[in-house]
Amino acid sequence: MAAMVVNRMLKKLETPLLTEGFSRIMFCKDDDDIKQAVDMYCALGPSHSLASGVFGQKSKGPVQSGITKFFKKADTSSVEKSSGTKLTSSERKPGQKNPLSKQENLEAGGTCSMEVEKKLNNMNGNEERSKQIVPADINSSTLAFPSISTADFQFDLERASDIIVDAATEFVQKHDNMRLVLVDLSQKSRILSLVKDKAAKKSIDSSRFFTFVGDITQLHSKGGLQCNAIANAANWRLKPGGGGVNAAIFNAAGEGLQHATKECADTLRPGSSVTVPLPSTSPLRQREGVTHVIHVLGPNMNPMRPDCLKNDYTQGCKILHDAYNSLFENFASIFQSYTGKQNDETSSKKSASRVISPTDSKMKREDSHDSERTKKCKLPPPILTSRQHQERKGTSTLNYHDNTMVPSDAPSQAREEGSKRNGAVTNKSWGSWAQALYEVAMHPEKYKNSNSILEVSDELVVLKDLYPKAKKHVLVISRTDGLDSLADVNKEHLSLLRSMHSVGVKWAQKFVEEDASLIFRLGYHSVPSMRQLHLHVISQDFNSPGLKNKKHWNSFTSVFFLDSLDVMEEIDQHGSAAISSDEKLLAMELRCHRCRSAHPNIPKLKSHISSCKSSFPAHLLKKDKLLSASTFSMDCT
DNA sequence: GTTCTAGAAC
DNA sequence: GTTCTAGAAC
Repeated sequence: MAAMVVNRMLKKLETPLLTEGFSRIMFCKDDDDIKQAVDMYCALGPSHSLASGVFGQKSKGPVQSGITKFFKKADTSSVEKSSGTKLTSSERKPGQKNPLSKQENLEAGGTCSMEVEKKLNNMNGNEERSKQIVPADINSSTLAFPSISTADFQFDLERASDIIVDAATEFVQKHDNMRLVLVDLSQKSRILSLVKDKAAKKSIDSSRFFTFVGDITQLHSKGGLQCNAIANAANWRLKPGGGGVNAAIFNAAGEGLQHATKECADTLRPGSSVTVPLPSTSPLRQREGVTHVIHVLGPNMNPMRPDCLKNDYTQGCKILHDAYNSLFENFASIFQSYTGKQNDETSSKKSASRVISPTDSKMKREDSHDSERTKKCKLPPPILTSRQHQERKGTSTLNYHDNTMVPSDAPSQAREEGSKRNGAVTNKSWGSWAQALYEVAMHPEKYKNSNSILEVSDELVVLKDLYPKAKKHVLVISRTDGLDSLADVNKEHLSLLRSMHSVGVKWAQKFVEEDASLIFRLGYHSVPSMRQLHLHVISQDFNSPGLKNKKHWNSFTSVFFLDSLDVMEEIDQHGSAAISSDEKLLAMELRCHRCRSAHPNIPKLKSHISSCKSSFPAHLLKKDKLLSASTFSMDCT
């Protein structure tokens, strides 16, 4: 969020607003101001807080100069070694000793002095976060939940931890393809360590139930933990605010969660829970891949809060147990109703059978742009789940023609239809320039002499990317006619995806054998520009004249790029891939894919990545998402 | 997907 | 004056 705001400040000379989710904004006019602010934040202890509001704004003048100055500083080779306060990660010379360990460096951003960075990390316990080992389990649905009633409601931690472990044990025994993760913000969380110890004593399967330190609203993006649902420690009125997990989740999920919640329930009684599907527009869904929030209310032991049980733990324990049971069962039923329907229904309806939020179907496009967009054949609508894509595809065939006739001021129903047609994946919605891969897939023999075709089988074609974005960049193209992008993929295509993946791995291995310094990632673009499903096999040097702009960069280094392994897992689990198709992703600021430092433009970014030796973000180090010499040598031995 | 180019940023 | 980006055309 902050990065996006900084990006906007750069571009539009706009200052940030409190309404964007910041609790405090400080304007600094010079280096001294900055140092003062940084010192103040560094001196904060866990129990301290600063008044919220806007401080230090003298005038509404442009903010550009300060940022420009920063980037200039970051770019100069004369490194200020004195205090280290202005030493940014992008200033480090390749050979220069990095005082931070690799792990600590993971989150290093160019906009933050290392000293501050380290202190902030210490404060949050972030440095430990990336070291957490998450059991890999590609066949499980995951629920992340906070400890219920132990914060504001002051429930005894010992008793609470017993109840959590009991309820989780019971659940895990009953459901073999679901996992539960207890989440807390702090590394020092007592409830986490209590639960951890008790779970270990009960020898409960630690791949099915474990604890995790992190922000429950950023488990995937910051912690590399993909969860299908998260639980919210809600209040009885199911309203945002109050602080803690409830405020954080409502904030992170955006307004859509309030509306969606209202559709499901008005209030909640202690010991119960309610499942709310997240709208597809929710950042929590787009960024973190969370599809459901389950609100749960536990017993209250705090005399300052409503319905206090006045230390009646007989009653309290029962209610807390009920709360967890209700939460877990609600989680299970999301998954079960889905698989149940999947088995019953015919293939065409399969993907729509997952619970879809009430707001999903009401989703609107920006009104006036629709006819424009249609004329220009711009693709596709900004945010779609693959399910919606398929739904749209299904309805669109009925009235496909004369789509340019929909006037911009037509009733919303007509506009809706117009945009549906527009979202449909048909020949017409792909520009002529977008057909190249389709042609290759349908008639590879025609291109045999071009020397860019590496392999052809009945199922797929392997092609050197015509405009490679890295030293080695090839495409594994499916030859299935009509399978244009990930949005069209369902369970029937799983074996095709596996073939494409293994062929991709094979080529990566071949390239690594030729040049052991190469590291590969395999993945799909959420919303490809070229028709015909294709898997990118791309080396992570990104050293190529073909990589020219922000869109290129972000399409391979943001969550817009979906790892092949994740895609196969999602298809297997849910029958569709969680597509991150927010257009903003491609317009994000330029950040190094390894150390995450920010850079003002493509040339400077390229110069940085040519020498950045930081380790890759934690989520890529898990599984086999990065294929390097060590991956393959391990395979051989 | 790329190319071209106006105009902003430097 | 040169570098760089972003939007339109294809």
